[in-house]
Amino acid sequence: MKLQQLRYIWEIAQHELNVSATADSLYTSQPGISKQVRMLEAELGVLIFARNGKHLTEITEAGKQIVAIAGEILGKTQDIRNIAQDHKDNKAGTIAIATTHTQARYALPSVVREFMGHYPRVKLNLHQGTPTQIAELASHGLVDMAIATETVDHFENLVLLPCYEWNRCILVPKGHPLIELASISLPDVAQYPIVTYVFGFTGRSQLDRAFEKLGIHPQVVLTAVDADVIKTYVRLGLGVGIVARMAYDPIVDDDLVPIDAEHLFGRSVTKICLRRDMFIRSFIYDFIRIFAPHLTQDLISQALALRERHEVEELFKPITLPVR
Amino acid sequence: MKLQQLRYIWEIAQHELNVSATADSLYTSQPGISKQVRMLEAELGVLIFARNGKHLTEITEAGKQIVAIAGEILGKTQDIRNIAQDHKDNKAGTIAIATTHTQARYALPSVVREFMGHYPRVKLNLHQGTPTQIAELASHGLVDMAIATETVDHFENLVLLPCYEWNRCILVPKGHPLIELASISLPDVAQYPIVTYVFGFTGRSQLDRAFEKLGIHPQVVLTAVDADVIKTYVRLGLGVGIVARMAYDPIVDDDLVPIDAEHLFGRSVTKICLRRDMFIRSFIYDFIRIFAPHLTQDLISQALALRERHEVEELFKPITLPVR
DNA sequence: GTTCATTACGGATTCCGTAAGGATG
DNA sequence: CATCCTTACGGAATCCGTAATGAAC
Repeated sequence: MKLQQLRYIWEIAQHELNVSATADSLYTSQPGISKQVRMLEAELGVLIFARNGKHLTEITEAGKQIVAIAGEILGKTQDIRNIAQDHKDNKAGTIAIATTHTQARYALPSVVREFMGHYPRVKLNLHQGTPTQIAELASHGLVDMAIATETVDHFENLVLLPCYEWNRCILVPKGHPLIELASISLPDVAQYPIVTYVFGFTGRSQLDRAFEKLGIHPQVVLTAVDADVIKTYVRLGLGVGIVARMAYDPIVDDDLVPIDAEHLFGRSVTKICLRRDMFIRSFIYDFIRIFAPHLTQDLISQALALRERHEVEELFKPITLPVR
Repeated sequence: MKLQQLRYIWEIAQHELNVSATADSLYTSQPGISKQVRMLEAELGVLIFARNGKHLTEITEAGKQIVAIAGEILGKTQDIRNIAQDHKDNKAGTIAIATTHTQARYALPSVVREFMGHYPRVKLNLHQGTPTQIAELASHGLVDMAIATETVDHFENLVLLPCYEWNRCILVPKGHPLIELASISLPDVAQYPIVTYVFGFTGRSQLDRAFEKLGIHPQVVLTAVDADVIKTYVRLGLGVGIVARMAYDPIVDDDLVPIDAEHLFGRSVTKICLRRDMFIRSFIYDFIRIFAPHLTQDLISQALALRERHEVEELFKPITLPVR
């Protein structure tokens, strides 16, 4: 058994059992991979992949278990490399973050700027994706952390660290009738067509629940992944926008009027998702501290040591989160 | 980074940093190991072992963390082999058990006999040692399970499964004054010299606590690792023996008289210690089931999934253990 | 003087790429 | 016929054991 063989079967499983594509992605030859896989199967005495003639069709029962453990092993080899680099030079390396548009566009820029000032020799990789995609990236160890608002409960090996609470606001063009109201209510909002996030993004589900609770079914005429698109169509008069408050910029967006909506939808919580058992380099602790100052190294270590999610929630109960 | 390099640094750490001894134990040459270690260090860019001239003196800070992860990786490679063999032939393989004299001599023989009847092609390795030694073996993945009575709380990665409760008895030669008493008490026992287990063995600490509670300091004139030695010296009239009840054999020991002592010392619990995260082959589940029928595969899986020891204890609270 | 790790070197093995072969859809 | 995996083969790199070197206790 060799680490490379484990790498190969893992990558094949990640490439829909296409060995040629796997070879391309690993910059090596396809026969080389094929051979190593067969040698591993011969050594273990079981088939990892089921074949139909010369095509890999599916992963065998044993293969599923073996590939899963191979993934854990590969993650740990990366941990070893990270430990070594951290001892060699804890000011250099790579930090890979997966996040959604809202975080990348509005929450992270100032954090990234400060971080890069402290660590000019750390390379930052930022991956944008859907909440499910970024949780998968974190879960598989392809990024160091995910930052998201929507719940990612399906991934058992991720620990969720609450970072800050945020509010929504209603965005309307200047002169819109909603601005005149002394106090805005959900039925008021629902009178107008709505422009907001796609389901699954930036706390959209919490927004739906608020309407659902009152039995109101607003007319959502446009959904987008990011607030910039939403604002564009609010400007066109397509409807009333509902976005995260941090997405409103008083200078750039001075042709729009924000109306606070905390009392309508409640606050949402943005969280950092860390893979349990991963080795966390010192500058990653620092990045988290810049993003959420209450997340000290001690607190994170404690949270990672806990097995049950509700225990993590207990741990954070006494902590007051900043509000944006 | 290669698996063999990880194997080497792990084994060196297990052999007091003696590379020559490590080479012998791995049936390979010492320069080969030395070279691979240096190559790994070169690749990672950190020293794993600190050297004084040409002697390895200690493990560096980075080395400690790296060796620990190397151990986890090696354990997982063994899991892969076990998975493969289990799918190939779940009636053949190896089962390695570490245990103490009392279990090996009195509790396990009947279990082993039945197990070997079911699985004639499974090779059984039984390692005897002190409770600490056997817990270490299990913790490091060198055996599949440890069976012990004394607590092994220091090993965080072991899960303790209670198997059965057992009582002690007082062993005296025929005609001893203690036999005449209608009801025996601790002060009665303490009037005579005591022959019992060495500290750390077979529930010895629980025995000490019982005396301590009453402020009695019995005169322990001989301590032994096993009941056979204890019985020998009781026969010689050296003192009164206190042993596990299962160590008394009515036929072989018909020159001795057992006096039940449950009311004096309470019951002790024998436990199976399993490494969390290990892959458990089907015949190992069967072995455990023969030893402790209430430990079903489901129950064991549940226990292994729990992180906190007190949660495991909660899980077993409703279960009535057999008494021996 | 013994123990011990490192360096040097040669033989055997392993690895990996290119090229050809054969099966699938 | 295009895609895809397997086999075959040759060159390069790696691994491993023996022998020699030198430092530590």
